Amino acid sequence: MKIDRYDKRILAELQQDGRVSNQELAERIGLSPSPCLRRVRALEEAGFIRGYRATLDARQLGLNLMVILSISMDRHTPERFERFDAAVKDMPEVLECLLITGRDADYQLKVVARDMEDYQDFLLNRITRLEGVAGVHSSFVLRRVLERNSLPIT
Amino acid sequence: MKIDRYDKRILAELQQDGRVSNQELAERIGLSPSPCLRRVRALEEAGFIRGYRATLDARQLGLNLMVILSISMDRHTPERFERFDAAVKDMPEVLECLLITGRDADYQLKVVARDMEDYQDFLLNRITRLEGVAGVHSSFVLRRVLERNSLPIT
DNA sequence: CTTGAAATACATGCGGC
DNA sequence: GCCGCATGTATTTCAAG
Repeated sequence: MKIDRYDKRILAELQQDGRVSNQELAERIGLSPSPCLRRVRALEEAGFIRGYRATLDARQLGLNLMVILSISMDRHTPERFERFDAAVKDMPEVLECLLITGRDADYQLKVVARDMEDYQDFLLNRITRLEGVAGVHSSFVLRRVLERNSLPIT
Repeated sequence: MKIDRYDKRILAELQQDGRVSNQELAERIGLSPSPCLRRVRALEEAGFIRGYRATLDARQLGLNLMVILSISMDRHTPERFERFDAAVKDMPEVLECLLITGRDADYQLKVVARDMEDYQDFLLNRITRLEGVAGVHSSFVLRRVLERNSLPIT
């Protein structure tokens, strides 16, 4: 599917304000409400828009710790990875799990915790007990310099 | 500010569907519309809700590459960090920039690119030319095992 | 794509509990 | 504090140009 400059502006606007009304969105991009809504629906249908969500504040929720957890696996068999994947999906503290290239790690997880005690508990009782986990390394987030909520639209 | 179980349910619902109407939200959490809207406004005001956004699909936008870029700085002076911070904020390809603990890296950036050529250009012409950048290491994302869009609400 | 109109759904405020 | 209703507004949706 091909998108034009109007679609791009729609995506850019919705990325910044997901609750904007169709009327105002149309006004901002310079179109009347009808075609604007049609485009939005088409973009949703085509999968450009994956969903709409409220962004919450981790601090306010008492999640004071954010950790980048690197994990290396002992044996690289498909079953090991599948079981690991399934396990982390059941852990709400894990915000993101990426399978990455690199000699020192296979997985990189972004984890939140209330405090060091909770994180220690999570690491020792839930992660290191998973089958196949050979090594772990925790990098603590000192500061979130930039957290862009939007993708570049070219 | 203290939140009760209704507020938590509101946050959980809005995290999953940021465009839900107040009426339906009220129905889902088991409250009537009036107090529900009052709570939503209060949660926004108190900073629990940081905003509402559409989540877009990187693949559909032609961003086929995601890279975890680790950067170490040569001198750890405040000015260096400030200038670096400002520089990455002007780079739309950088989705996230974290200052982290660890001996091998100071910053960790999450970057998207259309392809390897674009990434190479970004890395060589924009990152390594920044003042203070001593070393870089790119880890390519093979697969996004989990990308949770929601924080755990306890 | 635009305009305009009709029907629907919505947010919001108020009195009562 | 919550509920339910009333009211005015915003929104979607459709048809015609």
